[in-house]
Amino acid sequence: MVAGPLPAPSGPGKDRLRLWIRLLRASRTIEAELRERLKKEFDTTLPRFDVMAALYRVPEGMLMSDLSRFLLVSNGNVTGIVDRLVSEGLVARARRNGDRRTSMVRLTEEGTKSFAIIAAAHEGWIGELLGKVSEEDARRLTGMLTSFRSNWEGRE
Amino acid sequence: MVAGPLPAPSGPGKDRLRLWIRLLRASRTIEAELRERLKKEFDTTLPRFDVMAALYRVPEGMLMSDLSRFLLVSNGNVTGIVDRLVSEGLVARARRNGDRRTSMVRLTEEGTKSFAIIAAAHEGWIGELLGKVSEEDARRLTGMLTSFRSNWEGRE
DNA sequence: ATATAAAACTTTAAGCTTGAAATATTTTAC
DNA sequence: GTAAAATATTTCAAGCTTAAAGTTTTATAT
Repeated sequence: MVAGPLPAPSGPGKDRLRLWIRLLRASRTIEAELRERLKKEFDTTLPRFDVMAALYRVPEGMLMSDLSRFLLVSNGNVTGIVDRLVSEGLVARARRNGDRRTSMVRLTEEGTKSFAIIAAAHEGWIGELLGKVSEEDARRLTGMLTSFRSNWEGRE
Repeated sequence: MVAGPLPAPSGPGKDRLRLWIRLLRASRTIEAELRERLKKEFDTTLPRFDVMAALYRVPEGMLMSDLSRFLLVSNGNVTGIVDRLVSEGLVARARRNGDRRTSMVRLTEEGTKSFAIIAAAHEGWIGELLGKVSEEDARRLTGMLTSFRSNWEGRE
């Protein structure tokens, strides 16, 4: 996946392969740095941050299945992360009256306060880590990635 | 991390934050698809593929520490993956005469053959998954990501 | 020479991740 | 009305991942 710079392959399809490798290395590098800072500064993890970020947008809460779909991870995965956040008092589960299979998950007051602080730091880090990307390039790159994404939505 | 499309934040630094979110979602989407195909078609995993891809470039082998540095993962992580590949006969460890702390890790003949087949399929998948990105955009995007990467190398 | 530090690697504990199986509930089809 | 299918979620086993601590070997400084 993170294949090599050495022989510099060429031929049809190689440009896209090279793009993929760069994309993956860039995101892994940034992810590793964020992970480390979240741990050091706030004693939390990237998956916890992701869940809280998703919930922060929607004060009334989300269903577990919406959460896992939004985060692009499996159902069982979210269960574990939410379990831990609940045990720390940052997130609450609420069974619904209507459909007793589902449970609404939302940030607690403490979780909301806590996330707001972390998110501010996070945004600063991204500004720092991507600082060398010009605003114009950032918008252009975002545009390309967005059109890529739209080709994918609703697949399978 | 994979934060939301809904309120569309604005302000200074938001362009870079949006870029990061798009970057992360794109790589996670592709990664998930590759993971699934590797499992279904070849009964293997992305981390195993990554390790084999790294070794494939260097027939004489790599040190464990070079491998983990190259793959951007921790030392202990590589130990486990290589252990499993060795037990499957795809990879071999060889203690060196000179420095007895190190061990040279390389693909076995079987591992080389096996990887060549998987890599061909993998390249086709990338072509398919990134098919909507024009060759020109691919090169431009790669260029941007490369310059970003060079800002990072040798950090910490 | 010998203590100290550095380097290469493995082990460990805790947490993340997936796909598949299990449970509980609701909806659909006769 | 009831059996079957669909939906929402959790549980489970296996594997991935990290940071920190531990082991062995080599290099450095006195």
